[in-house]
Amino acid sequence: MYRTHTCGELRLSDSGKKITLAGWVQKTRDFGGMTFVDLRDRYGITQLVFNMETNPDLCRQARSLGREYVVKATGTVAERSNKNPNLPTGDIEILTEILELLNPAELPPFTIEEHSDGGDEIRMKYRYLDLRRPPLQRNLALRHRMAQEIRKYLDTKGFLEIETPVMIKSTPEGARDFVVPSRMNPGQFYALPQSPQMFKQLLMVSGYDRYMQIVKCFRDEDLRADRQPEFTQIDCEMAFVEQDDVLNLFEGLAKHLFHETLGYEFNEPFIRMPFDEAMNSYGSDKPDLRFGMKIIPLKSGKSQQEIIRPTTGFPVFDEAEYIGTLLAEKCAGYTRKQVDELTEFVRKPQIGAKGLVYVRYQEDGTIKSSVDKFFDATALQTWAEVAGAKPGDLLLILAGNSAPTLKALGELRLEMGRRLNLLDKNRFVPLWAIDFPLLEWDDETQRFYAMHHPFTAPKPSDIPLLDTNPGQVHANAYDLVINGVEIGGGSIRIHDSKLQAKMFEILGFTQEQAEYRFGFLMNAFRYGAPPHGGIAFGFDRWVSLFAGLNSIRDTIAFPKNNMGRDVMQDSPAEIDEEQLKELNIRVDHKNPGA
RNA sequence: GGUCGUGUAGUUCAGUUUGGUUAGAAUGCCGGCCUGUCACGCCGGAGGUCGCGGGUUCGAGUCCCGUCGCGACCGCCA
Repeated sequence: MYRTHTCGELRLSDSGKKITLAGWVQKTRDFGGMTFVDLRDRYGITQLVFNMETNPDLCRQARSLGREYVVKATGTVAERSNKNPNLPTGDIEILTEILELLNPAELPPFTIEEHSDGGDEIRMKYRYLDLRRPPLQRNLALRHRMAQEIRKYLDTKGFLEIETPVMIKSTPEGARDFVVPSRMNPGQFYALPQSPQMFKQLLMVSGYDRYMQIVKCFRDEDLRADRQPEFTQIDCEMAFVEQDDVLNLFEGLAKHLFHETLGYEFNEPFIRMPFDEAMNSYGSDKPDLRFGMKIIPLKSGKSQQEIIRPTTGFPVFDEAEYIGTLLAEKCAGYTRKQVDELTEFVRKPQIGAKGLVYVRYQEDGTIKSSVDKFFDATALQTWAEVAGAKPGDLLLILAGNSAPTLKALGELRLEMGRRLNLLDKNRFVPLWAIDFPLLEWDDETQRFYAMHHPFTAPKPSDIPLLDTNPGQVHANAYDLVINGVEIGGGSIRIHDSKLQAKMFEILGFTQEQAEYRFGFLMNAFRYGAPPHGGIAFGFDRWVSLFAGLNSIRDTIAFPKNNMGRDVMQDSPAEIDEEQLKELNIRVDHKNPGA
C-alpha cells in the first residue's frame, strides 16, 4: 500500500495514528540535528520530521532528498510544538519511521510552488511540471466542477448528451477548417468541425428535442490570449422553442453555475440589450457593464442630434459624421501627461482615432478645452450639460465616421475603466445581447456574410426586407456577455427549406453549391423539421472568467501558444515521406529547404 | 498580413540611452555549520555561445542589417 492518507487531510484529531503518505518532496529544511521535509500531493502539504537523536540513519536519508523526489513515508501523526497557521495541516507533523525513495528526480528548471519563479516560456515547455502547481490544479479542478454542474443541470432539464463526429465535411462559410486527408479516398479530405452546428440541427429533425454536448471544436485562425485552435464548447440545441425559452433556460444554467461553483447569486434577471443600443452606448457588441460611462452622442446623423453646431471653422468636427463623448467623473485634474497618454492610446493603429478633444469642467466652474480657439464658453457649457458633467469632471471627445468612432470610444471607455480601477474581478455583470443584424456586408468581396451563421432565422417581421434591404434584417440571435467577455451565443434556426434556400441565395451560393455543401441538411428539412434553436458557450472562456484569468491557456491542461504550437511536444511537425505517400500528398514548401 | 514589446547565469531580472578593466543582483543549485523550521539562518563555492548570423569599430551585451523564439493586440475568428 502506497498511502493511507493524502498530504492534505491529516489534522490534530488524527494525532497518534500510524499513517503512510506518498508524494513529492517540495522542500527540505536541514538543521543538522533535525530535518523537516514538506511532502506535497494535489491535496496539500504535510511536514515530515526527522531527528538525529532518535534515528541518525533515517535523518541522513531525509537530508539527501532533492526537490521533487517521489517518496513514501510511514510514521505517527503528532502535534507540533511550533504550529504553522498558514497550512491546513499546520497543527501536525509526521514522526517518520520508514522513508522509502520511490523515484529520484532531476532538478526541475523552475520552482514548483504556488508562485513559480519560472516565466511562461519555460513553464510551457515543462507543462507537466507546471501542472503540479496549486494554481493550475485549482483551475483544472474548477473546470471539472463546472463540467459536472453543466451536465447535472441540463440533465435535470431533459437534455441528452449525444456525440457527433469529429471528421466531417468541410464547409465554406466561417473560419478556415483544419483538414484531415483520407487514405482510402485519395485526394479527398475530412474537416474538423468548427462546431457541431449541422449535426445538432439534424438531431432536432430526428426528434432528440433537447441535445447537449461538451465538445472540442477546431478553427484554423490566428490566435489570441482567449483563442485556441482547438477549444471546448458547451453545445446545446432545443426543438419547439422560441428565443425567450432558450434565453430563460440558459440564464438558469448560468445562475446555477455561478451559485454552485462561486457561491455568487443574481436576484435580478439578466439585462437584455439590443445590438444597436450596445453599439451606440458602449461601442461594442459585448459591453462591460461593471461600470457606466456610456457614450454620449454630440452629433449623430442617425438620431438627428447636433449638439455641436458647425460654423466654427474646426474641420475635424464640421466634417465628422459622428461626434461622441465620454464623461470621466472627477478627472478634470488630469495632467497634460495623462491626457497625452490617452491621446496616444486612441491614436494607436489598433484604435485608429485621429486625435482626442478634451473639455475640463474645472472645480471652480470654469471650462477649459483643447478647442477653445473654435468654441466659446457657452458652447462648451452646452456640451457639458448634455453629458451631465459636474465641476471636476472631464469630457473625452472623439469625432469621425460613425462605426469606427463608436468603436474607438468603446476602447477608450475600457481604458478609462482600467485606469479608474472600475473592473472588479470579483463582480459579475451579465447581459444578453439580442437583435443582432442577420447579415454583414463585405466591401472587399462585394457580398453579404451571415453575422452568426447561415442557418440563423431572421425576425419574422423582417422577412419581407430580405428582398428589398437585406442589410436591415435583424436576426433571432443572441449572445451571453459577462464583464465584456462573449461567453456564448446562439440563435433560432431556419427550419423551412425554402427560407433556407433563400438565405443561401442571398449569401451568394448557387443552387449547386448549396446542394453540394448543405444538401443533406436541406433534404432533412423536407421531412418534417421542428422549429428549433440553440446556443453554444465557450467553455474555456467561462472557466477563465470564473478563475479570474486573462488567458484561457491556464484552464487547459495542454494548450498551444499563439502560433498554434505545442512547445512541449513541438507540434505540429513534419511527417515521414512514407506517410505522405500513403495519403497521396506532396508537400510544396513555400520556402524550399525549410 | 500588420503594430508593439521582449530575448543576458538553472530561473527571474539589472546593465543597452552615452561602445571601453574580469558582465552583476536575487533566487535556485553544491559543500560546511546549526535541534523547532515552515520565504529557516550563517559561512563558502560553482554556474554565462549576452537567442542566432553578418556588419561597423582598435574594441560590441550595448550601434547597424538580417533572422529565429516568446508575449500582447489589429486584421481574421459564420
